[in-house]
Amino acid sequence: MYERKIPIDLDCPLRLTMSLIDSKWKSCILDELRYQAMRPSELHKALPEAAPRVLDLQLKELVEDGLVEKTIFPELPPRSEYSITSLGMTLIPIIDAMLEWGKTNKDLFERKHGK
Amino acid sequence: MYERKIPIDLDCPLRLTMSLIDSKWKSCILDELRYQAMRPSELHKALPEAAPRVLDLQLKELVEDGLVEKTIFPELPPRSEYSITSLGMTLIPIIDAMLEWGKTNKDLFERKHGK
DNA sequence: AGGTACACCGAATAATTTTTCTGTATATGA
DNA sequence: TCATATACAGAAAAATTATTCGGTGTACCT
Repeated sequence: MYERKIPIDLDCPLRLTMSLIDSKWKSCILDELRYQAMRPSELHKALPEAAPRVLDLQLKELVEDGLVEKTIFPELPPRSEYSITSLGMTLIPIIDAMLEWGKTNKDLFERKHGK
Repeated sequence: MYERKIPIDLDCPLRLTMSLIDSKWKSCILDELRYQAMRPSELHKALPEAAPRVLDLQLKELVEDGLVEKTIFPELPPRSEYSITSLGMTLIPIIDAMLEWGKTNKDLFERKHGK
């Protein structure tokens, strides 16, 4: 696990919230899990641009933060499932607002490439 | 200027919105500018943890994205001022929602260090 | 003249995050 | 038996972002 050298001031409510969702795929994951639980492989199909390993790592953090819950079925071959928690659900209005903002303003940023 | 090698899919409204505000200080800057325009030095006093150079760079991107506006006063020594645009203002509800979420749930994350 | 403050910027470095690569183990279907 | 799929994870590499350092030029105050 990576050990931060420059701590983030989590007493700032804005930075706290941001720190939970601002990595590349977390908001997408929450958006996918909002309606149904998904297995890692399903999530990867839903977000093909994200490598399985990446989803794996970000899911683990989401679980640590209590936004997502993991269920392991004691089967072979292994099966597991991730679902959003009630705490995670409370972030959905924020995700929705960002989705809405993006839809409304997409024309303004049609040129932009990577960034 | 840095040239991205892995482009971000800005057709995804969520990722588009995220890409505008998910760098370390942007949401804080927008939050500071929401009520009054500020000079770079004032902004640095308001956000002492952010080095002036960092604010400088992020302000430049915010201006490029049309979320912030820069006014240069033709004086010596130089004076300039940054203010939020009406487009930037439309992000404030999202910032507010994140602030609110952070305040509501700060107890749950009291332990967390950096991350 | 010397110290300070202002805004700004290029470039190097450091920090962090993301991605890729490789390997574990088991079961299923061809 | 061989290829495939499942979930998972360590470690290295690459990509991206943040920070530091040094320098520009002007004016103000002492």
